[in-house]
Amino acid sequence: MTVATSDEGPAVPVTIRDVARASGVHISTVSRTFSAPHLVNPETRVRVLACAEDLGYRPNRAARALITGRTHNIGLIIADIANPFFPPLIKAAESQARHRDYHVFVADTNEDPTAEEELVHALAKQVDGVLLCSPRMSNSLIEQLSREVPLVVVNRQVTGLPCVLMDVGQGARAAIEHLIGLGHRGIALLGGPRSSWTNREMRRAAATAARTGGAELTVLGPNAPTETGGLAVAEQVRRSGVSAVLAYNDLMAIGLIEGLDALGVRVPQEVSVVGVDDIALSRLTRPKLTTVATPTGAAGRTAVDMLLQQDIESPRAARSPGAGTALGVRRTTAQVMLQTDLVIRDSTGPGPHARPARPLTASRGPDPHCPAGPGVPTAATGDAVAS
Amino acid sequence: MTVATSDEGPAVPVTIRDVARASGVHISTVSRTFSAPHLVNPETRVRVLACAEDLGYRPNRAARALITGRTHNIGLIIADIANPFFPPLIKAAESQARHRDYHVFVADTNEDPTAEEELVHALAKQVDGVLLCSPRMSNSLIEQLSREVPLVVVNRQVTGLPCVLMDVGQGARAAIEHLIGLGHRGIALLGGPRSSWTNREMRRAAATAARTGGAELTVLGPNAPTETGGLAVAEQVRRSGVSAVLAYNDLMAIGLIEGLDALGVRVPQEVSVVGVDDIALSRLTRPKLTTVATPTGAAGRTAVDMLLQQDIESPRAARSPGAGTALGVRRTTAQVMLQTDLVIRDSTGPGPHARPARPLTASRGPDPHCPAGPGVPTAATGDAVAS
DNA sequence: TACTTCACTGCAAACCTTTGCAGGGATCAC
DNA sequence: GTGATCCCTGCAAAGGTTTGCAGTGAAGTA
Repeated sequence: MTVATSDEGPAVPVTIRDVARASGVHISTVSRTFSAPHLVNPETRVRVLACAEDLGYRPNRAARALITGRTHNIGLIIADIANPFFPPLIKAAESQARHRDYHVFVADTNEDPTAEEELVHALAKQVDGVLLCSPRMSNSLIEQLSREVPLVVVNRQVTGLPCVLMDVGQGARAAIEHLIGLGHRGIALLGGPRSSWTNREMRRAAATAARTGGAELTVLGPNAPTETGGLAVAEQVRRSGVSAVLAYNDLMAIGLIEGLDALGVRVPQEVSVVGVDDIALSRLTRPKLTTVATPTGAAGRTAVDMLLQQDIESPRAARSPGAGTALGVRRTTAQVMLQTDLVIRDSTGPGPHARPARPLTASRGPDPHCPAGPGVPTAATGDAVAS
Repeated sequence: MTVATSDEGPAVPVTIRDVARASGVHISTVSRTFSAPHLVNPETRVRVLACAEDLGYRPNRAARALITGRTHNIGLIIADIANPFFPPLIKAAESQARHRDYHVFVADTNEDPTAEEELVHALAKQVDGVLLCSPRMSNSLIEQLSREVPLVVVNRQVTGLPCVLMDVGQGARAAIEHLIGLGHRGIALLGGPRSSWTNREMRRAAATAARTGGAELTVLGPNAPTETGGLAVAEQVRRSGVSAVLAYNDLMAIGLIEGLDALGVRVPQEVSVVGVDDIALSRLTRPKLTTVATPTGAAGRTAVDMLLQQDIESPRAARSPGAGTALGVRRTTAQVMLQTDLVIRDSTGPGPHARPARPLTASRGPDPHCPAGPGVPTAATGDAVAS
């Protein structure tokens, strides 16, 4: 059975040449009509625009990029799109990029370092720069790739590269101090992926805070940064005999609570649990999750700004040998640290060493040991502290 | 303070020409080394490859696309990346695409039809085709855009275009029958976005099923397809006096349960709630959510397959007038309908008209009224039914 | 020896756009 | 009337790659 092509055939690609022919001008005039309208006679301009509109012409961005060296795209490489930590970051980055007339292409790597590298290569020539979010590959590889395409790294510190960091060290410290203040002395840290910078920072800060506060910290992990990862470690947590847990992220915390529940361990009555990220979901579980809020939106916006800032200066400078001072000015490599906030909800409660004089409900309020602001679930401020 | 550029400067772009010069052959030979290796002398080949490796050469995909007409990229336009319904679909599409040597670029539209259109235009020349997931724009606009770039539509029926649909009608019917079987007679349907095809299908099927089963269906909405949307409608649900609710999706169902809880209405004792999608989260809330599982992974894979299939045939055919039969064979526009599954968990229970003879626990098992298979939370099968 | 075949490689056009340069009128001042 | 100025437009090269065509030399055949 043949289907008649009643409507116009599929996609006859209309180029700048077609518009030029239709409007009786040279292609360069058409080009200028779009990229430098002030250089073309108003009458000609309207005619060309009319023809273009009529034919449905749209400039081929790839061809344009070939010659200008700027695609007006930026790439966003994400460790795991299914982790609710990332969507707010993605949305913020997209909105910021859109304001500056850029488009964002997101790619998911499934926490796979090989896929990360491959994607950077694939994106390199199709975007003006790449945001690497929570990368799992090695620092040296990142540095190497940064010679291929401008890079901004999020959630990882790489010397010599622009980075956007969240102060999870401070967050972990606040969480541990909060738990100690509630009377917990045996605390477990549920580690995340081994290659995660965040993981290392948390571990370092938590260890220091525990030592200072006279608590014992048990590190369990590495674990997958998902509900499943948290669920799987529940039995281990119970056996370890701790009364409080700081999890690598909210997803793990939620999985852990679920797992403990299945084992008959009540949260927060028997074990307190703190997460990290303050994903939307953490307000919806029961008990509502106490967590370290990370300024994901601010991180996305900042990262885009940093990328575009370093990008704006001379896209094709590398080609002209004498550009700028002969010494080869290196791009600025600022690193930005964003603040985190402890948000106290219902998954933490008094521990074995709680001071009995203190009424139970008071322990839910802002904790004197906790330097983070009031525990209201405001969006994290994300004040930037340049380093 | 000047920073010395100790390591090699940033990104000297190395082209096919550099490789040709280094290995002493013509650029066309280098090109063939990569795109048609069998045409070049093995000795030459290894020499060229060595030089390319040495210089760090990578073919510029954009330039290649300019001439071959194939970018080996596909675009994925998503209504809301923060909706956990989508990530599994994205991941499945990505994995399927990777197997066929394609890369996927994801873009989020924030449920904004204007952004959708703009993104299709932006992507058109940079990808070989676009997957439109749960689009919010009009059918006619979609048809129009499909002349600019090959399109596959997910979760929307557009005549003349390849579509991947999930049988939410069947799912809604199963859900309503399940509720009626439990003894509910007053049932509310929480509608989603007005422009959603899924929304219309559900409404139609639910109305029929309710009428057939002798129940009264109240439609509330449209609502935002998010937790907030569900939360906001809780009061309205309580006032309406229904004993059961079918929500547009799981997110809304979860928000609703939260909202009812805040009003002191217990689920499922006083009100039963059914969601749609079976997102990972629906297993983690308390009560665990009864829901209509949609085969998101299968949808992503199928959509990629359909796109690549229609794409494979003569990318530049439109340019050569005499290609194939002169009659201009239209692309095949198959529509695929994927099956859904009712998964019974803890958010539904007996209603006011429950038969007392039947023991309470039995109502949790597979329901005789429910044509969907056993209520085990298996991954949806996603058997394709071509229409 | 002369001719065909074959494997390999170079040549140059093509893809679509941007942009420095120069030319062509028209306007203006002198 | 002549020359300078200015606005607009065309010309052509460039960007990195692919690919049909033709050319080269060697091997094989008669």
